Amino acid sequence: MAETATAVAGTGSKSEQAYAAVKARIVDGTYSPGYRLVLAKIAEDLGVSVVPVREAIRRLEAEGLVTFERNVGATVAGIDPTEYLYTMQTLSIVEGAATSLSAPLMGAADIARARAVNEEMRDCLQHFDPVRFTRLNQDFHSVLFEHCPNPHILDLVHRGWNRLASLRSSTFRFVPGRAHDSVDEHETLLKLIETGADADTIEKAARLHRSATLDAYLAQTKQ
Amino acid sequence: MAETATAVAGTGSKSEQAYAAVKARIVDGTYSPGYRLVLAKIAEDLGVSVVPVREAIRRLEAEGLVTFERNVGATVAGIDPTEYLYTMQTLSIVEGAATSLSAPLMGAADIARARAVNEEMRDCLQHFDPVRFTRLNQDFHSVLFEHCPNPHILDLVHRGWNRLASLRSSTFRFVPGRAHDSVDEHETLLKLIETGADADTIEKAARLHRSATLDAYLAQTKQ
DNA sequence: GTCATAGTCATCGTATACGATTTCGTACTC
DNA sequence: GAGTACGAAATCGTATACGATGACTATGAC
Repeated sequence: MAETATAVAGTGSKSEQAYAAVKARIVDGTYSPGYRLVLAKIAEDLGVSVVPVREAIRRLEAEGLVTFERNVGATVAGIDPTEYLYTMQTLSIVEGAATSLSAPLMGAADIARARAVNEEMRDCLQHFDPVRFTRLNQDFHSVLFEHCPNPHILDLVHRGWNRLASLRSSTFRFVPGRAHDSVDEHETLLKLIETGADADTIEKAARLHRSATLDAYLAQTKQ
Repeated sequence: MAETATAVAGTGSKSEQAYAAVKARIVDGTYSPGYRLVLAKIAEDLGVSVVPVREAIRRLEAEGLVTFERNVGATVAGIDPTEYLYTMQTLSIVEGAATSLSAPLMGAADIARARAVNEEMRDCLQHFDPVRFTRLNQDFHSVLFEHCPNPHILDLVHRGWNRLASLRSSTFRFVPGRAHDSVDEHETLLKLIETGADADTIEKAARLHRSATLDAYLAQTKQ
């Protein structure tokens, strides 16, 4: 019963465990947006007292994954369309920067790996599986920005992705047509990196890639 | 004795009070970088128990204002030169974005206000006071980015400034020569906004303005 | 029938208490 | 005299307990 909790327990600090466990459940969708996070319940599930859970929730709040209201409680942060827009815009900026900073540090092996992932995505277009596609999409971009030498920026990128992760299948479920373009843009981006394009060009391309996804979503919902 | 704490007490939640109080003391320099934040001591100063203080520290940790080590304690986050570099670079990116997004929403009154602040800075160049100059500098940039319609980006900008605030007098104390150029760049930036330059141009200008400050600092320390 | 009010329940907020861990000082040995 | 081991003090980590707050429900008056 408490197995799932035990599985995460490595760190030692219960506060840390609680943080990891709750975050995992939010990201993997067990706790979907709007879900009411009752401290005592979570504490019981994890086999700890409420104090470490409170701290964990507080940290998640600071990251924007949960919202908190005094004397009322915490809920998993929603996917309010406006919020989605803000998050995507922010991510386009920080991810663009991370990718351009990361690019010159990428080796041939990294590019090959990214390309392999992208080809997998292309295959995936046939019998389209939004969830798998989204996971591959994240893998692809991870390869691109993970070498970013500035840990602050990298952290911001991760936070942005986590925010979006609560959407489970992301935009591609709503705008399947976008997936095809996305794969092509990935290849373009890889070519730019490969040929050592200047930082500004890469940054713009990465930023536009994400903006295009956002635009596709907006066009879809507006009609 | 507990007057300072009481003065902040408006919010109601002790956790919130503790957060505000500690943050204020870090930003205003009472707790300087490296200062050891002992939970029990802070709790006593504020007239609360340690639990709310822990939560406050946790939030400050998530914001990067304090560092925390398990079973050891919290210290005010340092100004390690590397960290300074990362923070400035990150800020150049998010502040550039915030400024460019904010620009089209600024009215003539806002621009006039910014220009007034900048003229004050120019006056300040005579009998140079780094602390005052830095405060004016923040005021100036606040006017520029405060209209940013994306709250996430705005939040990131604020966090960046808070990080730097622990340096009290900022770069200008170390590189006084930079102050003069800075004022000129401010005027250039205002002209761009006034004439409705496109977003990309404004973003680049704002970003470069900050990068130049960073470069001046690096040149100074390297020699 | 609807609105206001009182009372109860669920949940949060904080204090206190105690066990766990680290750090530092001291004494002992080689 | 230097290094190591032991022990005490300081501090953190977590559990438990209780008071406070907000949401919900039922009852009564108009």
